[in-house]
This record gives sequence, C-alpha cells and structure tokens, in this order.
Amino acid sequence: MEALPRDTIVDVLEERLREDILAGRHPVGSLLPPERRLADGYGVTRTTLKHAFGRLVQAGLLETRHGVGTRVRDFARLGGADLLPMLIRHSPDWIGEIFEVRRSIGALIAERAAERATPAHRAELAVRLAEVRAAEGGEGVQLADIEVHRALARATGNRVYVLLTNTLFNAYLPVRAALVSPFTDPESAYRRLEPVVAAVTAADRAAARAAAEEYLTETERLMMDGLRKKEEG
Amino acid sequence: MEALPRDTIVDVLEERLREDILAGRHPVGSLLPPERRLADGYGVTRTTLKHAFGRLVQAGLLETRHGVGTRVRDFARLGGADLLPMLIRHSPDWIGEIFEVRRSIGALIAERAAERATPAHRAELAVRLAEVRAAEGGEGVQLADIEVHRALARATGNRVYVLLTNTLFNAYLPVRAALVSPFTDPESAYRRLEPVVAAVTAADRAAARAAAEEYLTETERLMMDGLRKKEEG
DNA sequence: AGTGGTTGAGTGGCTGAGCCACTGGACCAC
DNA sequence: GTGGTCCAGTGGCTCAGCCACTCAACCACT
Repeated sequence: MEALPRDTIVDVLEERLREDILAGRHPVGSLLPPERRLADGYGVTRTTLKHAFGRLVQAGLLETRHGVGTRVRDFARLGGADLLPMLIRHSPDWIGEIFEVRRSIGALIAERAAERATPAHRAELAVRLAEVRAAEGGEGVQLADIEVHRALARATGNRVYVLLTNTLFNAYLPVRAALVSPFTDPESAYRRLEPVVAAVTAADRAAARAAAEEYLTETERLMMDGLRKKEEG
Repeated sequence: MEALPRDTIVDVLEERLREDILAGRHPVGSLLPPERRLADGYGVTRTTLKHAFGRLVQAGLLETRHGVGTRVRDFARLGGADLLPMLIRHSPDWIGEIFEVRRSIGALIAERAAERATPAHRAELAVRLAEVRAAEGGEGVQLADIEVHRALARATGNRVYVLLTNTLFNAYLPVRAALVSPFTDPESAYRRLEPVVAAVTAADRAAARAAAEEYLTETERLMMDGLRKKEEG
C-alpha cells in the first residue's frame, strides 16, 4: 500500500500562487508584491513563502532578482513541456492538443523501435505486455500499460524518447486515471497494445507506425468519450 | 543589457547536490542523510538546504516524506524532458540523442505548419525571418533564430509544439551558444532558415518536411564539428 | 504465543526575528 | 549636465526552536 502524505502548507500555498498566476491575477511580466507583504497576505511566514517561490521559480513561472523583486515569467512563450500538468489542471482544453502530439510522437517512437530494437528490447516488450494481461486491479493495469510504452521508448535506443514519453504521460495521466474502463480491464488493454508490440518485434517499420497510430487514435477517442460522459453525468 | 546576477548560495548548493546525485554519490532509491547532518556537512543552515531540496524535489530528483527522510528518485526511468538541461551538463553524450529527436520533431512541426498555418502565422514567419537578417551582434542573431523556430511551432496551431520546442532548445542551447560561427552570422543564419519558411509559406507539406530535415541535419553537423574543434583546441 | 496499544528517538515541516547584500532612484557637489 | 553618494526597499540567508509525523521497540493484556 502506498502511503499518501497529506499536503503541506507549502504545497497548498504553491498551488494557490500557481492558480493566481495562471488565472492572470498576477499578470505575466508584472512584479509580485514584496515577499513580506505577500507572506502576510497569505498568512504564512516569509520563509514558507520563499519555499513556495523556490518551486515556482524552478518550474519557470517566476523569476526573482535580489534587490528588485519577483516577476511573473512569460511561461506561455518561454515555458517547457513540463508545464503541461499544471496547465491542463487549470484549463482542460489542452488535452486535445496534447493528444495530437502524443499521437505523432508515439508513431515516431514505434517506427524507430521497429527499426532499432535489440533482442533484449524485444524480450522486455514481451514481458511488459504479458504483465498487462496478468495485472490485477484497475490501477495495476494502468501501471503495466505505462510500462509497455516506456519499454517501447527504450527500444528506440534513444533515452530522450523515454523522457518525452514521461513528460506527455505526466500531462494527461491524471485525466486518464479519472476514467474507469477500458484502461482498467486487463484483457481489453492487452488486445489494444498487442498489435503495436507485434509489429515492433517483427521489425516492420510501416506496420509499427500504423499500429501505434491506430492505438493512439483509439485511446484518444476513449478518453474524449469518457470525459464527455463525465461532464454530462 | 541583461543584468547577470551572480549565483546565490542556494544555487551553488543545488548544483552540488545535483551533481552528487547524477554522479551516483547518492544512489537512486537511497535515503539521503538527515537534513541536519547534511546541512552541517555542506556548511549551510538547514533552512538553506531545504530551499535547495525544494528545487530538486520540483525537478523530480528528490522525494521527501515527513518523518521518514528524503529519497533519490529514479529520474532516468520516471523523469521528464525538463531534466535534459541538467543531464546534458553532467554528461554531454546526451547531445546526439537530443538532436536526433529535435530533427524528427522539427520535421513534424514543419509539416504541420505547412498544413495549417494561417495568413497571420505566415506574416509572422516573414517578420521573424527578416529579423534574423537584420540582427546585430552574435547574440542577437541567435535570439532571432530561436524566434523563427518558435514561430514555426506556433504556426502548427498546437501550443504543445511550442512548449516542446522550448524544452529541446533549453536542453542544447547552452551548448550551441558556446560555439561561434555559423550561428552568429546573420546572412548565413538567414540562408539556412529561408527554405524552411518558404516551404511552409507555400503550404507544401513534403517540401517543408524535407527543408526542415535538411536544416536540422546541417545544424547538427555544424554543432558536432564545433564541439570537436573545441575539444581538440 | 499472539494481539493491540504506547512510547520515544529520529526525521522533516514551519515559524519569527534578525541581519546581510543588492538595486535603483533621489539628491547633492562639482 | 555629470558624476558620486546615500538610503529606502527588496530579496538572500541564518539561527534557534518548536511542531508533526513515522517507525520500530516495547509493554500489557488476552
């Protein structure tokens, strides 16, 4: 069982500051109020506020300069893909765009994997795929499913594809996890993944690309349907 | 002129901790020494250490649990593409892999841009391209060059491509900036970019992809050559 | 023996007061 | 004008201390 620590004050404060920034209450390019005043306003110590600031600076949302102040960065223009999880939480309309990119890159990865997977990579793919079918519990299936995609990315022989896969997963996984079927049914997950792994294992680039595209298109459709139903219900 | 604030203690400490982690002196999955001891070891206050910790947690390198300790995350398996800048600083052999991905995604972006750029997007591309030629000073050319790529990403109509472009740029830009020619000569930069913009403006998908691929292959060659020379010299 | 509650050492979370270092505009002397 | 000085306001950092949480050892009762 996974221990679930409850949010700390810094977590809450960070989230609130982030929300205030993303909502434009602290406009891009503007100087935030001084730390002492802001800390007072949020009812926390300056030290605590600075911890939250530190994270937001790291995330690329803020920029502090000694003796001057703290400025809101133009994250929409300059930010990296690691902003996606917070952007999607603030406005879910990003999901369509994320998924288009996921589809293109997923196809790219499958093609490269088919081209360059070593025997060891193929063996790992087989294992990961089997684990999907054998997984118990909805959460287990989802985790096993992700491992198949990580293995596909690893099979390209290019570690950057693994990182990219993680970035995109981090962006839309919380959304996906909120839906139930069909990501939690072992047999259904297995059936949808199998053709991709088969094509990669067969070293058939075109088939791998096509299978990945089909899989990801289907996944997108399932997610969008699930979201729509959730909205209505 | 850009003000260049010198590193703060937290910056230095963060870098040192990061280096210790990436070098495996704090193995993945292991528990770090307690904050009090570690702070003492680095000769800083616990508060300062915690500020550095906060950033590394945000970056996905550490994981703290109240009452237990701070653990080193398996960033190679679970990390996102935002880790690239620090990974490349620690071991430059990432650059080849980064550039392969940049090439594939750059081609993808050019193709999508050719497919979907609006008249407004085309106008912006023309402006950005002209700015490259008109830029003065090596740094100015490099910045203008980046703006062309951002404009290309924007022209896809998908904001995720912009974020992805930024992520990859952030990864290898420091390396590129260390080289001199040909990224600092306005005329040479213009000549290399022009065919890509022309193909996108002409809405010719295949030509756009081909031009982008050629541009990026050439860029990679120039960077690798530059690095090799630097190594020798 | 087995079960369940209690305790305490060790850990990170957070505070508040205080001093230091930097920036930039106002002011002054020339 | 020009250049220098000053100072109010800002973020950087420290310190000492208390709080909250976790886990394993221990104990009391069955």
